[in-house]
Parts: sequence; structure tokens; C-alpha cells
Amino acid sequence: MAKRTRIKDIFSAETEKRYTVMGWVRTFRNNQFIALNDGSCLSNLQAVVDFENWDTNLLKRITTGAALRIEGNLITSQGKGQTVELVADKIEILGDCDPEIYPLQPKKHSLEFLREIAHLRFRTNTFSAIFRVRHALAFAIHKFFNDRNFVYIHSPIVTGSDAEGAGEMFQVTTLDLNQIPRNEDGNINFKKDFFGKATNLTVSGQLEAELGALALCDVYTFGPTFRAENSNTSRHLAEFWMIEPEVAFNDLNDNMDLAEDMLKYLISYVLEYCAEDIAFLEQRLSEEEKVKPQADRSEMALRDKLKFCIENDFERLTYTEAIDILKNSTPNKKGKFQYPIEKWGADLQSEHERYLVEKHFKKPVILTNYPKEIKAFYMRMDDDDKTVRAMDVLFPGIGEIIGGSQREERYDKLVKRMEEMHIPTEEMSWFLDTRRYGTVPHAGFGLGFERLVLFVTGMTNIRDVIPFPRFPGNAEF
RNA sequence: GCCUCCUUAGCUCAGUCGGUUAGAGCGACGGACUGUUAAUCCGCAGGUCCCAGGUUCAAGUCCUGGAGGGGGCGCCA
Repeated sequence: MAKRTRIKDIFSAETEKRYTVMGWVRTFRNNQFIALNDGSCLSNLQAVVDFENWDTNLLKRITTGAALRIEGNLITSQGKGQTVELVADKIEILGDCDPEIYPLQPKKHSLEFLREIAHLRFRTNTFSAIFRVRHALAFAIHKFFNDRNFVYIHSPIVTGSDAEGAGEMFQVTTLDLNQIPRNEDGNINFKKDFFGKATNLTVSGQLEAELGALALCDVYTFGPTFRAENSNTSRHLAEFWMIEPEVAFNDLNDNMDLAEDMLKYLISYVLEYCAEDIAFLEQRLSEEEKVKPQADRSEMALRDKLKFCIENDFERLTYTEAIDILKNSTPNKKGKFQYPIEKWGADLQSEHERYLVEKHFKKPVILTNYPKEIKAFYMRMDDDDKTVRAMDVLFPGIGEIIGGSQREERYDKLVKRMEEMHIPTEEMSWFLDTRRYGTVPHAGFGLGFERLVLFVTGMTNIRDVIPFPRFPGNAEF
């Protein structure tokens, strides 16, 4: 096949030269103008056909969705709306597309409809933009950490540990479910299973990352994560991607600095390298906002919101300070909260987080030092023995985008917490070894990748920022 | 898991109090036009009213159950 020039490169290519492009037809206007897209960028290339000199049967096959190879001379556009256009002198139909049944037509489609045809939605402006931005964010994450000498750790997807304590797990087995081998006591005999023990899909790479950090100092994981929770929201997936940095000798303040630096870097990266896509997503969002009631509308355009996050420090405060603010807040006093804030120790609901982020501070917030009762066993106990060195980064519209902590590095205190919370210490002896042999203070966090993509693209449903979402009752494609 | 709303043409949606042959816009198709920008103009076709029961002289409309989807809450990233 002839050498293909990507449409992205065509726009800066030398004119009065021949090029070959390949892609899919978005529209064929006026029997004369083919809008061709190859996904390399948002913009379509306009290919011009002198229809009087072309076979009518060929022109009829140039329909929305058809795959074409076009050769021609690139010229400065004679019309408005684009800088260059390709004067086609050779057109090959690589793949026909019957417009009677092709679901994507040159018109606006709802996100709900496109979600049902997720295998084709890559071909729309919105989703091609989202997935280019998603790629850029993934790449920027590796670049951010690589530039800071972090080591990328591949934590296992299949785990033999059932004590990670981050939610319900998917079981992994090769046992015949119709003929499950059993022990004499009637329990399942996992010795007959593939790994010789019960195994699950990982719910977090954190514990493995800690092992790496206590030798390599600065490490991160970035991989798929699985939660078998029956969560039905626009912010949860059963299969999602998580970034988990873990750094030896870092305390909670270092951890907050790292999280804030990283988020600002990633947002800046996308503003710089995905300018066209972000501009398009901003426009899409503002059109969507127009039909909403005034009270539900976002106060800022997408790029303004992103820039605001970069240019302002995140608000850092303790759980205790947050409770005071919430207790004295107007909605709490007027009984507007579904869960009124009465006393210290209550878990914060999303309505409380949203009030702090969207109404009170109007910027990203980092909440720290939560009561130990509502946080995981591995978080470092504060001196008051009541709170732990946890941190949650809260973003407008998204809620919790990062959850992390300084880890409990003191062996005795960690074991005590595990026993209090009924975590089996024998099974976790490999984890406890790090506290037996040269333990050091360290800290880390988990960033939900799709929640980041949600925020940056201005989308509102997490199922629209991953190609093929998995959620309760659905594993299509 | 809980609460709530929705399901009518390929898509987005009207459809009044239960009453004759179920409508619109967009898209598709046919034609005209030919420097268009989701082209425009004219014309035409297109329906398992989500499924299964029930009430009724009569059900897209009312009732019961089921399926699918949206939004909110919980769990969290």
C-alpha cells in the first residue's frame, strides 16, 4: 500500500505536492467535498472532487463511514473554513459503508446511544478527542515520573492476597464450576486450582508498591484495577486504571506536594499538547450546559477551570477543620444536608465534599488527618491516637480523585491496628517484613485515572472516558 | 444494594381525559443545484408504541410483573 500521510501532518505539509491519505468519510457535501478523518487529529481533511469527470457509481459509494484512499495534489484552499485541501485525482474505496444501516450519521447523537455502540463511537469527534486526551494523560504520567527518577513497578494483576482491604474482589479460577473439588470438610479444595490457592484480581497495587519503595525509594504503579462492588454511579467502574506512587522518606506533606505537582503537571500537559481536542470538548460542554437549568450550570468554561486548577494552590485542611466549617455552614444550619453534620467522627458524604469544594473554597481541596475509624489499617497513626495521616484530594464535579496517606512504618503500631481491624497478620507477613527489616517513613496515594480523564475532558459519566466500560451487569465488547 | 425518572421511525422527541388511519425535527433514500462546511431546495419511504400478562366495548395511554437505559445515594479511585 502506498505511503500514507497522516491528516494531522497534512495541515502543515508543503502545498503543490502529491500526497496519499487514508481514512473514513465524515460527510460528502455537494457531490464535491469529502470530509475525511483518520483519527490523527480532530480536524477533517477536505478532499475536492471534480464530479463531472468521475464515474457516478464510484461517487455513490462515497458515503458517511466509508473507508477511502485518496491521492492528489495539496493546494491552498479555495474556500473558507480550512487552510488547505487535497484535489483528488485517484480515489479507492477501501471499505464500503451502507448508509441505510450505518448507525453514525452526520448529526448529533446522544452519549447514551453512542455508549451502546461503543465499538463505533471512536469515529465521532467527541470520542476521538476523549481518547487522544486519555492517551496524552497516560503518556504524561509516565513522563512526569520518569523525569523525577521514579521506577515503574508492574504490580501483579492476579493476587493471592485477600487482605488488601479495598473492596470486593473478582475470583480467578480454572476450576470447573460445575464440578468443584471439595475437601473432606466440604470446603472448596483450592489446592486443585491453577495456582494451588484461592486467587483474585487485584484491587490495589499499593502493598506491592510499598515493597518496591522500601528499596528503590521512588516508585509508581499504573495498571488495571478491579472492584467487584455493586456500584452504579457515574464515577465508578468495575475495571479501571489506577496510578499509585509510593515514596520512601516522604511524609504526609511531601505526599500532598507530590499529588498537587502531579495533577498540575498533567493538566498543563494536556492544555499544551491537546489544545485542539480540549477546545472542542470545551465547546461541546458549553453547548450541553446551555440546555441545563441555570443553577446546575458550571460557572467556568473547561479551559478556564483547568487553568484555575494549575494557577491556584489546592486548599489544605484537616478533617477536624472541615467538620467545623461544615457544622457552621448555611446548608447544615438550614437542614439542607441529607446527612446533617452533628459531631466529630462522622464520615463525610459526597454532599459535604461537594459543598467544601464547589461552594466554600471553589477550588481543589486536600483533606487530611481523618479519624482512624473511617480509614484503612496501613495509615500512620497521629500522636493523638485518634486521627491518621490520610489525605483525600477532592475535585469539583468528581469528588475524590486521589486517596492516600503516610504509611504506618512502626511495626508494633501496624500490627496493633491490623489486629483491631481483623486483618490476618500471618498472611501479610511478607508485608510486615518491610517493617521488620530497615523500616522507614514513607507515603503514597492512588489516583483514579478515569476520574482524571473525566475532569480534564469535562465529561460527566466515567463510562464515556474508557473505551469499553465494565460495570455491574455489563461486559460488552 | 437503595431511591427516582425514562423506553413511540435509524437518532432526538411530541402524542391532551382511554376513543377513527400514531406525528415532528434530524438522518437515510430519489431528484435539482454545484466552492460546500452536520451544504441548500423539492420529493419520498420508514413503526413488534421495550417484553409478558391483566382491566375495558376500546390500551401508545390505566394496572401487575419482567428487561434495558438515565440521574441521585451508598461503597471508593
